[in-house]
Amino acid sequence: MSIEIKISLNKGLYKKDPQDSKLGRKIIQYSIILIDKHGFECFNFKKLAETINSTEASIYRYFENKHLLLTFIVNWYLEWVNYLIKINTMNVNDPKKKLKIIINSFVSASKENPSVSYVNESILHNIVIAEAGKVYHTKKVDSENSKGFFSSYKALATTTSNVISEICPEFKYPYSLATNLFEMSNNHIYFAKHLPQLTDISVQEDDVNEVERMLNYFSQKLLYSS
Amino acid sequence: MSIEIKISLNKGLYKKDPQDSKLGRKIIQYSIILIDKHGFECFNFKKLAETINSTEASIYRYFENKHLLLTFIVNWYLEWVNYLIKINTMNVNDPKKKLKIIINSFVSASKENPSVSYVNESILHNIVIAEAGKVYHTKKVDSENSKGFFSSYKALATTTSNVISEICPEFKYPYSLATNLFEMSNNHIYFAKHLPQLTDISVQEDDVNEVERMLNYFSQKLLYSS
DNA sequence: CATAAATAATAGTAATACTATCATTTTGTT
DNA sequence: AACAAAATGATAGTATTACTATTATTTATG
Repeated sequence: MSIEIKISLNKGLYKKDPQDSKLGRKIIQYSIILIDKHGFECFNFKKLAETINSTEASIYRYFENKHLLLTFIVNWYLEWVNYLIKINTMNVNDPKKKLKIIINSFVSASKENPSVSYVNESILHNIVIAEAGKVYHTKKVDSENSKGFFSSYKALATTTSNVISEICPEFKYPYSLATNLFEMSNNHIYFAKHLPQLTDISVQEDDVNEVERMLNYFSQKLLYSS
Repeated sequence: MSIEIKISLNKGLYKKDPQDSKLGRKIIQYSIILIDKHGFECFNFKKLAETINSTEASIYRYFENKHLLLTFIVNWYLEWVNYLIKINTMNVNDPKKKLKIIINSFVSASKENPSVSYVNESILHNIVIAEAGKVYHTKKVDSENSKGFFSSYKALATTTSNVISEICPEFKYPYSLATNLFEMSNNHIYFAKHLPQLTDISVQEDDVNEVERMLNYFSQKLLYSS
């Protein structure tokens, strides 16, 4: 027996919700694997179709193009992290503890439950680390924003920023710090793996402990020192 | 009479140094304009060739592909910022003042001299803000890193990190803070323009003062409070 | 078991990212 | 000014990508 969560996402992201059919779930499952393996630029619907023994035309019935597919899975991840944060902070009163839980979710939500059978959250986290910026660094950002394609990121920023303001109501930059913690988490995990001269931390065998410590240190210094 | 600086960049980035010929400089000049105008994804050598009344083949004699051209111009920008920082901090002794100069260069170097005739530094800054992440978020990052394609970013990080360590020798994350200040500068200028719900600051008519204040506040809190 | 819905198979188009070849122009040298 | 060498332009061509359209087949549902 297993419980499956279904994450509901902006309907403009897909032509047909991939979570509702077997083929759709296969598309999600293997697009995650292929994007991680070859990188977003080299990923295309033809390769994906071959991998899942389907056709390009069938995949195009779910997603208009690969950019919207990426947007979909990144949003899926963000909704999932936001959901985990909600559950894990539900009975916690101390906002400082809440922020620690949030930071822990940023660096390693993918090691937690509950998992969704067709999504490898750990691989998806790697995609978020390496490719998520491409979702909103596009000339269509304004029109996509107006369609609500980035609402999951905003939700996560709001959740985090509320906790920050609970800790320190007079802190002037709660949203900036929220997004910065998330971006910094992704950047420094990436830097540690690929551009180690750009960071002080190191990540050994997916142990992101040092990143977590750094983010806790930064937020503590900014929010509750002196 | 005018003084032209020539920035020397890693030779693997180009097949023929575009700074050394009229056509090469036109390629740089108009690639900056076109990438800013249409975004990197929609930019291609055919459009560029048409714009400068040349041919695709001729552009391919300078750059292997558009990704290396982007890498070239982003590195050019980073070298130029690093050069400005060096000049502007040369006779400054107080490391806190130096860091302020660095932060000011991150947010608005493009408003300063000296300018290079064929490079619009202000537009180039917009490209760095919107597209620079794509330079190293690719599957080729490790092989390109080993060829030294990211040395300009490293140089900037080192310059900044040295000043940070001067201010606070026991601070554990000088490189992380250095790169974070740079990334944060770009991110929040971008957010302010396109995704305002992700930041607390606003940018009116290219006035990046609020971003600068935020970065100064963050670094001050991290490095010299209590 | 009939019918609709979903998917597969196939084909085709326009654009992109190149490479190759040869003609012409520009540049530097004597 | 004459000439060679280098740079650029003109043209053509290929493989891949990002789609769209049409029809056939399979699968799900009442």
